[in-house]
Amino acid sequence: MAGAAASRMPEIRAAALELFTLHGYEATTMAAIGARVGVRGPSLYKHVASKQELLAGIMVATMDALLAEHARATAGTADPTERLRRAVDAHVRYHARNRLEAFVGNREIRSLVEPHRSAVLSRRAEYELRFRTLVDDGVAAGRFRVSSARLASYAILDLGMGVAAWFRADGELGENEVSWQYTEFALRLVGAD
Amino acid sequence: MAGAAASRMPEIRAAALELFTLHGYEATTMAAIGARVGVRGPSLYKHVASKQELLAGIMVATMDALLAEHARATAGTADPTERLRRAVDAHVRYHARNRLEAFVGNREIRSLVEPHRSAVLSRRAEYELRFRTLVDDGVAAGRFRVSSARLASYAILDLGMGVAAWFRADGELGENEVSWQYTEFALRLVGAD
DNA sequence: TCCAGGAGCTAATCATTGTTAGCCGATGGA
DNA sequence: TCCATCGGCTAACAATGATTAGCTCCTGGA
Repeated sequence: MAGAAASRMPEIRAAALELFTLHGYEATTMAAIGARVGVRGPSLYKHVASKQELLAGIMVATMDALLAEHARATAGTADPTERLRRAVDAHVRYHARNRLEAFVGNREIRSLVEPHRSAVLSRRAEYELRFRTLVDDGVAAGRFRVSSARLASYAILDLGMGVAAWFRADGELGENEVSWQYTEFALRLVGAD
Repeated sequence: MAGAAASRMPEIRAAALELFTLHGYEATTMAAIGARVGVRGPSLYKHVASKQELLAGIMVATMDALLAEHARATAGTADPTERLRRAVDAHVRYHARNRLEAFVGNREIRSLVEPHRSAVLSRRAEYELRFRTLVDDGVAAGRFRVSSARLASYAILDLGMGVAAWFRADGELGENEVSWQYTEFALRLVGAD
């Protein structure tokens, strides 16, 4: 039954993700994760190598997805303002749609052991660098006005993390409004024309 | 020796703060905190009621300090732009100067048990409300242009948290530069004139 | 000089947890 | 029909770690 086995993993991962978000990695027990999928703690080891692998799998996949979204979003145009707009839109939407992943991805780096830790950190650095480059390009083209592209990119990234922290799909602000507003914030922030 | 006893507490609190920041509350052991002040784990109980009290003390004090800074900063003027500028300046500087406190204050809420949790959350809500009010006032006075004061205040608060996450006193960007830049970011973000 | 209390230590308690071992029922292909 | 494998279960292991108990040493005031 390779099919059934495969169908159990997403369920387990989702359960772990929710609990990691709610209580943190350290405070989440394998028994609790098992309970969410109707199974005892030890039974999880039929599907997962360890609790750490579970976390690592979630985090690495999250960063890869984020990088992929970014690439897709910025692929279509060369205009600095439009590129930044699309990148921020993708950034915010990802953090709104996948708030648990993004939340855990940001907060649990310290719970990761090597080599997963480095794997995630290097992807994060790459992601930040891409935003910084977008800002730099805009400045070079005379379209943005910022003193420090680094600070601006940090600020934009932090906005996304904020979204992951408070966004709720059933909240009064929908994904579109938030994305629109935050994109506007980011463009204002870099002094886009 | 009440004097000597009192002098040990700040040391212990500082050690706990560093470790909570580095590894998180759950992953920090009383033995590790003790080691930082040259003492065995159990000896800490001569000074502290529990690990939880240690965390609660740090977090409540942090929020109170932040609220006090905010009040001091905004006390001097009635001009919306200037009030927001000063509030953001205080916000950013606090997060830069007390990055460990701010970092732990933001991230370890889930490790707090009642009634400390509510105590911290209500202070946080109060702090956010003050920023939202500043934005609302500016909009009402026709000085700011934002669609959602709530989103704007969230964004501004998130910027501060970001600072606490990456700021380093010995980094290439000093407190003044960061404060200046971020204040600018915030004013641009709300569309200040 | 004497003693109370402060502050540290080790040993012990008690609970929790990740993980492994070994067992068992269902199931689906041969 | 029969058996291998999947996937679950309980029991057991081995750490770990917060907290308590009880002892000891030092110090400063009387």
